[in-house]
Amino acid sequence: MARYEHIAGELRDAIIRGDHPIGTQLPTEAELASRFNAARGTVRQAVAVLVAEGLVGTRQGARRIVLGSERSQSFAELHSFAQWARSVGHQAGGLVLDSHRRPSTPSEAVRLAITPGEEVLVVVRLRRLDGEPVLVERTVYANWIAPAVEKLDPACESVTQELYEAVGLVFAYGEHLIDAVAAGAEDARLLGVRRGSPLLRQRRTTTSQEGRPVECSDDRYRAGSVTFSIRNSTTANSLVRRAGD
Amino acid sequence: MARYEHIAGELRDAIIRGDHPIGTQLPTEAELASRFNAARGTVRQAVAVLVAEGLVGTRQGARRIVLGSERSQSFAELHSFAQWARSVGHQAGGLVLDSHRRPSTPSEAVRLAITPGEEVLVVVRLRRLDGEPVLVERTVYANWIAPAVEKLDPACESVTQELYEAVGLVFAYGEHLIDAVAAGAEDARLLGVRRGSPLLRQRRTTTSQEGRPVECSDDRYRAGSVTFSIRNSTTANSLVRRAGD
DNA sequence: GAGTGGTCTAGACCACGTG
DNA sequence: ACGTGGTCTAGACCACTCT
Repeated sequence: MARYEHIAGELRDAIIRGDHPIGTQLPTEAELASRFNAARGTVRQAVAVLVAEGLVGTRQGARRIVLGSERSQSFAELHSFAQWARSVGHQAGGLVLDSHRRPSTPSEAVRLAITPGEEVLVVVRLRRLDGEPVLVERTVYANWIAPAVEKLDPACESVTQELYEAVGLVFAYGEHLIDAVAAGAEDARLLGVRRGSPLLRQRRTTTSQEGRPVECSDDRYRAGSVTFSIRNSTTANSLVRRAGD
Repeated sequence: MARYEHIAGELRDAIIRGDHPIGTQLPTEAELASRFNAARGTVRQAVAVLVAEGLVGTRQGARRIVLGSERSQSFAELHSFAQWARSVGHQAGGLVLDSHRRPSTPSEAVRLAITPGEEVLVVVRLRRLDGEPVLVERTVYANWIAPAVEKLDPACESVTQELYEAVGLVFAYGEHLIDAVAAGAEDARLLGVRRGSPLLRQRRTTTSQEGRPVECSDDRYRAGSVTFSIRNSTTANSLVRRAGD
């Protein structure tokens, strides 16, 4: 593990443990540098991690402040329903309801960086959390990964993990659009709610390590089952609000 | 402007302009360093900005890749409805429907870091976008800022800006919980939708520069009016999914 | 093996905040 | 005025990717 990661971990643990309660000041860079016997730059790199996580706030000239004490989750836990469920102590389940190929629509072609009309694989999955149905996933896979997806067990718990083990595919970047929609007839039937009741919708496009788009998906969560949480600041921010489309 | 900010700006403009299309490689650090006549560390700092914005992906040993070309918005545009509206070319409106003081609930006291039962100011606002009602804000202000809030014009367009001009208050950090809920009777009446129809709910707590909580709010957007957008990666991520509460 | 990004150091100077 | 964080430099070495 890199030196700055170790220091960041120590500081994060100390904050979570309550050694630095919310609202108090963190030690100075000079003090941390001598405590960990590292150069100032390394300490700054460590603190930058905590700032990016939203745990610590920073302003030039003033001591750094503790803003929060919850551990934020990793990309993997955001991307993979199963990995997220495991990390919060729940059991994920899944079942493929439909899987077929068809030509891509123009908007899918743009998102997957393929030529319009090129064939794609559409998979509809119902995902459960501790047995309760909470999520309908309608995922569109680019043609080059479709064969690997079709070979997966329909009841496969973690698609992400299986694809990694099967073909070494690593998901690395994601873009997510979040809004609310009314449940359609199929959504309502699958999730056990009334038609027109509120669902939290997450449309996402995921890209491999090499920057190649792999899939785009329309995921709909039953209201009350999942909440997205974002921390941001004047200096670190990855959230955008957009006009309806 | 700092040197690295200038370099980051040049690179961002070049990406947006299409000089570096999505999926292509960025120049190497050495090349950028000589082009901008800066040290490698400074170039790295510049590129780190773009990585945090989700515009560029990076892996050790491989050239950096362009992932996106949309400018991401600032904290101010996330926090302030009026500033966001202006930045996307729309006109924001607002009207205070109710404003009264009452003792804080235990959960409000925790979020605002005050003692339970201490008085707070509750303000209900209806916000419009180009004349259309799109958002009901129910905001709870800590006692120490309440007098300044009560002095504001009820039809005030930007609360954030007015509070800055009146008392120099700067909002700097935010935590946001996003989910979907059904419209209650009051929500439905104000937003002009049916009861039970889907709303996008954003619960937020905002903190001043000094790390002092200022307000917490329950904001409900009419479905279709607003979408939240997040970019994340294995190395930079500020979004968390949480189990329902 | 050559190229490229990731980590770390050591020191200098500047900008801001606080007392 | 002093303490603190922000910026910048220059150079070294390592880890990984690509061909």
